[in-house]
Amino acid sequence: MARPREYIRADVLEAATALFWERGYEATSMNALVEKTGLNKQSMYSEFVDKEGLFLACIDHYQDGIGEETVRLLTKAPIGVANIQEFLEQRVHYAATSDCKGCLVVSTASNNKTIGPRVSKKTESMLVQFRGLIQACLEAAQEAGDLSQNADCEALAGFFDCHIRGLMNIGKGPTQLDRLQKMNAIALSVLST
Amino acid sequence: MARPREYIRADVLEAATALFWERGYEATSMNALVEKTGLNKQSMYSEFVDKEGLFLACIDHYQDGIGEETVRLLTKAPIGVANIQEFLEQRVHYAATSDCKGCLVVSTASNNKTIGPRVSKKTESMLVQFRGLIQACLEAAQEAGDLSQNADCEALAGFFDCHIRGLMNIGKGPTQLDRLQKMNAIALSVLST
DNA sequence: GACATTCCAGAACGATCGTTCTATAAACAA
DNA sequence: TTGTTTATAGAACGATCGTTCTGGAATGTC
Repeated sequence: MARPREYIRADVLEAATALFWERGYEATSMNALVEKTGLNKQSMYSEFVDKEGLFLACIDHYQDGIGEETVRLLTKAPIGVANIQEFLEQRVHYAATSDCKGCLVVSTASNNKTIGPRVSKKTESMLVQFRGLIQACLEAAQEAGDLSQNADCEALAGFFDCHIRGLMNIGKGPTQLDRLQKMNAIALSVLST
Repeated sequence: MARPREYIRADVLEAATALFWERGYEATSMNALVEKTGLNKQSMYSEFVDKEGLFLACIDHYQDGIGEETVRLLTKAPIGVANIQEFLEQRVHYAATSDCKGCLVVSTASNNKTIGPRVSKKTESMLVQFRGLIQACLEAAQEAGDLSQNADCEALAGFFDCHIRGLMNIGKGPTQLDRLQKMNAIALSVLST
């Protein structure tokens, strides 16, 4: 056999993801990634092929971490309005963080002109899946009688998707927690009419 | 005197803005800008100092164009809910365009890690001003009795700001007009409770 | 210990980045 | 016409981009 690798893939991805997340795809250089991850340049390329390959792996890593936590929140039985409420509350606390980096998937998807089709296809499908989770919560709430029978769950899911993207955008700039919480309350008020 | 310039500043800014708008600050090269604008490289630098100077000028140009149109919509007397309604409707039609580029100011503000402080300061103040316009409409509506007296106009303005940023984000990806219009209707429903 | 294999460190690749320099062309003042 | 000034055209700058190559160092099998 041969010399065993000295790095752990997950650690490398964690560091690389943080950098991409903070600066975006274009503004993050391979040199910076090499320095931050501590991984050798050659090893980087043999593991991830190229920069886009590394980025794709980072998005998957992000999905496995933050993404899975989101899924957990939105699928915690019994699903309903409370799941959305809790998720919004969590997102708002994150957005109020002083150095909030927004959502990697949302930011990446909105740069669809500078990223490759493989990346945009992946992020787009992740966002569709996310909207599906919200919709499932709303439909369950409707089933349980917590939401009006003639509510359009698909449209409402789109509305909350939009709201959360807006939150992630605002979170990147200066903002205050209480302002965001009020916005959340207003958004949630559309469910109780 | 000396040789008169062969270019028109507004035309140059129009072309440069379009490029920045489409690709973002980082991904837009000076070479591409020179080619697109047709302006000489030397003239470019003597007019705008550097890339950031050009970008700042482009944001001002954007403000003078799209920005002023927004101001016009949101200040058309008598101001009230109808102004917001009309603006949302216009934004949604734009977002449904197949090659929608989103909002230059919103996109730029959300890249505050890769852009200089002068840029982020400018975009941030533009967004604050925008939120103020919305708030003024809401307060006027409240004055006119079209909105509940105990409605929090500041929070509502923040909510609509968030909604619109979300729309601009969604617009960059694949979407459909009727979906967006339903989301608008839901957002506007918070005013009639 | 010798060999094979894989990893790591860093130099080096051409291309492109933002920016500057040189040289020429054009227009007005005298 | 001559001189001055400024715009234009494009070569060229060092730095950095993503990527590849070279040269050893380290670990397994035999």
